[in-house]
Amino acid sequence: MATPDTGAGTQTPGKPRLTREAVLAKALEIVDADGADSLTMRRLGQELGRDPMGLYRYAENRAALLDGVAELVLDDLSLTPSDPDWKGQLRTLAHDLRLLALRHPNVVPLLVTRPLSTPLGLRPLGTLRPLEQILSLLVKAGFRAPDALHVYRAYYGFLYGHILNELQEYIVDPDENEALLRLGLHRLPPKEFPRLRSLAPALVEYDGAEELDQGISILLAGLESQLKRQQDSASM
Amino acid sequence: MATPDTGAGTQTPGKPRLTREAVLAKALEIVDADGADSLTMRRLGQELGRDPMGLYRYAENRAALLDGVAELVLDDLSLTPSDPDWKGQLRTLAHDLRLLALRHPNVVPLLVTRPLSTPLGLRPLGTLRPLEQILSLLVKAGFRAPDALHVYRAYYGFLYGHILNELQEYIVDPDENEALLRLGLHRLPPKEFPRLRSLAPALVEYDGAEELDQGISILLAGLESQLKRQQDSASM
DNA sequence: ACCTGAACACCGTTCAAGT
DNA sequence: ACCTGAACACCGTTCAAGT
Repeated sequence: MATPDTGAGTQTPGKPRLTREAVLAKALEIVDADGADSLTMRRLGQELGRDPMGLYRYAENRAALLDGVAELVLDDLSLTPSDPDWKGQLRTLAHDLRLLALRHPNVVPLLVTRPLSTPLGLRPLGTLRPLEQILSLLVKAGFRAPDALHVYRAYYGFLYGHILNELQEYIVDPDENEALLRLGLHRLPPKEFPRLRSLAPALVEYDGAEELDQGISILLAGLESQLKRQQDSASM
Repeated sequence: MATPDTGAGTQTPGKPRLTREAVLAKALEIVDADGADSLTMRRLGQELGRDPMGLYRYAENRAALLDGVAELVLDDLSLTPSDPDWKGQLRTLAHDLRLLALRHPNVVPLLVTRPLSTPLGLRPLGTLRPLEQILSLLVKAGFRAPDALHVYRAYYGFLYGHILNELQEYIVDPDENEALLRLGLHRLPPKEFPRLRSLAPALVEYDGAEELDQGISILLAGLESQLKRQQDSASM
């Protein structure tokens, strides 16, 4: 026949065919362990027990691999756009994303940086899904579509800003945290940095979840009053 | 004598001694032109007409060079902590930082990412100066020091979030913008991305300055009511 | 003491050579 | 048609050799 053996039997034992999922999962493992810079084609190939060149079957290049890792992590996020309690949804989504960032701190730079080099329309679908869902949630809550976009921007901007802030103050070992911080702040010239130096205790007691929650509250209050104004003016 | 010629005459013509400032200025030039990945020791050395190894006199390593570039850009920022109109100061600082980001889009990933790998106390002084000044501004405005820290976080988080948002939607060539956007959005599966697809026109009309200003207004309103509550409860 | 550049241990990616 | 790996054109950084 014209169709030859499809090759099911030609695989070397111990080398089941790779999948894109398996490749990305291992890539995420490397990023989590050693940071995005450590994710090289050669190392990924080695940890998968394959020729590094074979990876080009699963990602066009290294940049696409990094995008894939970001997408994989965002897949853990979910919200229910049909929930009428839109503020509650936004609040829990914020906390979900925060926890995800704390679980994968080395991925955050990818989340924040990769989209800067890809026009919105060309991003991986996985990274656009939260945007679509939030828009859907807001439209169902009564926002007109263009306003939903503004709200999304304010919300997501605030959320990512908070996460970056928190990770910047976060130090891996909590025991070392206080000592290291004092040490570092002590280095600052007292005349030039009086406030910052005196805030060492407050910096140590940082509670990210609480801080995020308060910020979200401020934002939601502002947004709700905006929604009310909009509905009032529409019903006149 | 024991002190020999200090070497002022030994320089090859056309090779005046480099300064850290000159090195960083050229580094910024490269980042602005081609992105942070293109800033290599070898290329920087070549564009300065020097042996790349000589650069290690001005920066400990490549990472320190990137920190230096971030610091250099932030030096353009200034605010007057003594101004009693703290809300006005925060608002103009926000716009200043936004314009700076639009002028140096390739530096933004550095601004956002580099601090993640350095504990707060160990950052370059230049990147801590805005923090100190904002704290000073807020304390003079009546916030207690620990609250000033919370306000700073909310403010700076929101600001950076906005800038990241705006740059993600920003496309270099405005003429190409609309076409490219439509093209990109058209690629999305209609059933899965109905809202996003329908928002193409709104996405094209994005006005970053206006969006930032509204966000700041929401935030400042929330913050001022917080300040009021605090002062009321203190005077009881 | 300072400067220079060879050398080392890596990179991503292309592409010719095998099967 | 697929897979493999040699080869190319780069990296950052160390350190020995020069002055």
